[in-house]
Amino acid sequence: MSTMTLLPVIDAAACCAPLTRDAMTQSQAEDLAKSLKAIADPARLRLISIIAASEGQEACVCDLTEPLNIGQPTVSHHLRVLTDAGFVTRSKRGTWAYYKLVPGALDSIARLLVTA
Amino acid sequence: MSTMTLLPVIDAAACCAPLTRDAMTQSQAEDLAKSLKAIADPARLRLISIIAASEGQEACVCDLTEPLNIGQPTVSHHLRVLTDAGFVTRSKRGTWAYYKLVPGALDSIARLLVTA
DNA sequence: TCCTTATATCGATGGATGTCAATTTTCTGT
DNA sequence: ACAGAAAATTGACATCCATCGATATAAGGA
Repeated sequence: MSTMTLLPVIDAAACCAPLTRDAMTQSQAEDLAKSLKAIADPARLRLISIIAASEGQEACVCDLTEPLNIGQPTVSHHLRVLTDAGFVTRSKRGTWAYYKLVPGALDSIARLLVTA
Repeated sequence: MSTMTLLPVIDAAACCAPLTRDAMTQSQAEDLAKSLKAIADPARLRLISIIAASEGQEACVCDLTEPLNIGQPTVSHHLRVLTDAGFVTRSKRGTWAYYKLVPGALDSIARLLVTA
């Protein structure tokens, strides 16, 4: 049904100073927590890792299903979570779906965690 | 019972290159996921945030219970998760317990997320 | 020694989440 | 139009997790 239930990472990160500068509000904390939850999973971290190491930081689903030891529907599920969270984008070419890393998305999160 | 069920963040991060440099192994992904899960919660992010903004990056539990809108046992639970994950340390002085940010812990995680 | 305050632990519960098998959708060739 | 491949969706299930109330532990003061 609805894609995009989450605030894109970039937006979530654009607003505010590093975590350790000042106390966060509840909604800031909720936004960041959602982004972190999206990557706080072994399968999704490996997906990101493989995509990032690929040519043009883009990879076909067909190349993502085998290396992880999980079924195709589960891979599809994880890619959806990453897409909804704004870490990757999807583009379909022919029968194949390609997922590409959103430039700067991970860095936005990293910046928020860095000690001032 | 057992404190320290998790790999301290520092150790987990010391080993390896950024996420996006090369494909992660399953166990690397599991370790990083555990660290990320520990901070992927609004209450815990706010706890870290308040502690980090305090004098000496250290705060008493008594100052942490009120600002969050959750009960004292829940705060205690979250602090335990953060402690087990290696983001904070606990020291008891008199009746009070003080939690202190582990210097560099958040930065270790941030470094792993940064795009090469 | 009691009482009070501060913090941790225990047990239970409702909700979120990762995974799978089965099915559907979408696209390509023939 | 049909067959086949690639990927997404659905529904179910088991586990995990945040939260709470009640209780336990620990330390200080009267």
